[in-house]
Amino acid sequence: MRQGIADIIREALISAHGDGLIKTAEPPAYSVETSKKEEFGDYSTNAAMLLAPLEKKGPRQIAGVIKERIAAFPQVEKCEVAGPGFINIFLKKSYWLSVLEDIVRQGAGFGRSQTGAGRRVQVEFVSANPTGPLHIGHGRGAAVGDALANILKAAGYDVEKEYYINDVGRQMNTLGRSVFLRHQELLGKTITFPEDSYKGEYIKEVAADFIAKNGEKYRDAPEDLAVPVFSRFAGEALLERIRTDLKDFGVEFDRWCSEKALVEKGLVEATIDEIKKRGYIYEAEGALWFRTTGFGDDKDRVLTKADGSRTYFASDIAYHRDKVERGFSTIVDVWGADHHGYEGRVRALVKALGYDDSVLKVIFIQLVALLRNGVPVPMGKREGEFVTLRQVMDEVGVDACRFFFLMRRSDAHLDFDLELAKSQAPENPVYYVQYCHARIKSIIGFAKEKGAVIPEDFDSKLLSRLDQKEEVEIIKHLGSFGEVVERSAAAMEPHRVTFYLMELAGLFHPYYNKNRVVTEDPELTAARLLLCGAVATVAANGLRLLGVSAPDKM
RNA sequence: GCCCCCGUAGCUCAGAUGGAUAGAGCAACGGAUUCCUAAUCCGUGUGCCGGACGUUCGAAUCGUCUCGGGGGCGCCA
Repeated sequence: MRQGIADIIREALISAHGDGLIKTAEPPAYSVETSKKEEFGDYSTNAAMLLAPLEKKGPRQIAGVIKERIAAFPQVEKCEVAGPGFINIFLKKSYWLSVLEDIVRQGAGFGRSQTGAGRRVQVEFVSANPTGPLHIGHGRGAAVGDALANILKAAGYDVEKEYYINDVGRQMNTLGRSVFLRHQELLGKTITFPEDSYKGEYIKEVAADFIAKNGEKYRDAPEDLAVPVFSRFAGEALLERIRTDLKDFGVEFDRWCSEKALVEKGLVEATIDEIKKRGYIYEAEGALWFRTTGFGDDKDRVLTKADGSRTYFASDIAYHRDKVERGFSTIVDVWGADHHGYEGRVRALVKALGYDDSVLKVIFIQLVALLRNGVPVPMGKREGEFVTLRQVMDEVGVDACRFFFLMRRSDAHLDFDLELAKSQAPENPVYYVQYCHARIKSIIGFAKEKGAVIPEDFDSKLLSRLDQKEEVEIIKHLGSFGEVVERSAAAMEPHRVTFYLMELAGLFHPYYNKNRVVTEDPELTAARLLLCGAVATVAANGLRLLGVSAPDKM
């Protein structure tokens, strides 16, 4: 829709140049935006203001010339010059009404576009260590990553979702030892639990599982022999829980990438070798360093510690090299905000390998503050009593949970009130949007009962009955859905779709309250049913992108 | 000390590539249901866009500085 306007303006500029009215042959990068106010028309452009310095004429004078050309297009009702030199374009109502036809014809496909042109994008998210259950912060990352993937797909990108499993290293040892000790305790031994072990209740559950499957044969095993066994067992068990939680949360990955597998395939060695070949490796203080400062990082980074073991970053460079070389046009990392210091070094890696680091996009997920009736719910991972995603989704439901996670920009703090998310009060935005869909379905059901004709074609006579201000306003909003999806994809900001839906519901509910859809007038009824059906379709399409259901009944 | 993010109405937040008189929701108060779902709607008002300077025809948006909040900071992940 907006693109069409941009083309009209472009043609107008070129023809004005052809007739010698303006000197500039190549139009400047003018904006086309939906007008903020009704009196400014449907769309506005700043083209004349940008041309003014080039033409050495007043912007309003130039605007006057272009205006005439734009007004000549058949879709255009009228065209005005306003303010400092804006050109405001008013479209004919018939142009807007055609949006309804598009929606009914395209159905679930309405809002999709080809702007991504099939470019391959990889989104890596959650990637929680398999050392415990997913907590609420992972849930936010899951909702954002999954919705982003949906939105990118809708905008025509070829998307792959991936989960990176940190299944080697010290934390896995700690996990193994923690489970081993708990299992000894369950078998009646007195143990002392070291400070740095995992203390959550789930450790005991995994230990009990272990005993159920393996009996008591490790009861008196020496720790250094037992830990690897328990580590592998616990890692697999916890990863399985994570998969289940995510599946129940509505998130499925295309690929699970194991750090251990990367190490075993020798990719870490190979990556270090390559960087070495490029001359960015040096040894100091007994450690092996990567000179990332040459690529904008603030410090050089250790890859191999003095004790010979590798850092986490060593695996990560192998992982990111692998991702970049898999040929994605963009790789997206969705990280917790506490990792933001990490971006510089990964960016440095990408550049050191000779790639443009614009292939990398990092999205940071800020912390979630869990509230209950406005009072903070205590969270302390250290005490082993952090709130899990499972607890929250079981309490408030997946729909409310996902919607709340997507209600804010991901890099902004989020207050998540459990009671609000559960409430059926009007101030709960999840239901506000879902109810919009359910309500329309109910209206259509009622109309069928009454024997009303559900319209199938779009003759102008029918559409001309949609002549109220509110109706046109709704239609315009429906028409902008595709642009919202495109911009949401381009900016990688899923919350824009959430806001769009709240606005849509905010237009529909008042309309419903003011106007009766099913009336004695069959033509008017048909026209309004058509509009309502379109609203329901777009609401459902938007909710689907967020991974939130669109119920027919509530 | 250095780096990153944030600062917009009482609260929680939107704000497009820099555009016109900066917007929602909530909270507060008052109202609406013989009629398609009241999980809804109608009405009542609030801003030094943290501050200063700069770039620009034009700045909440870009730059520098500054104040306040959060986070990160060589061999943790």
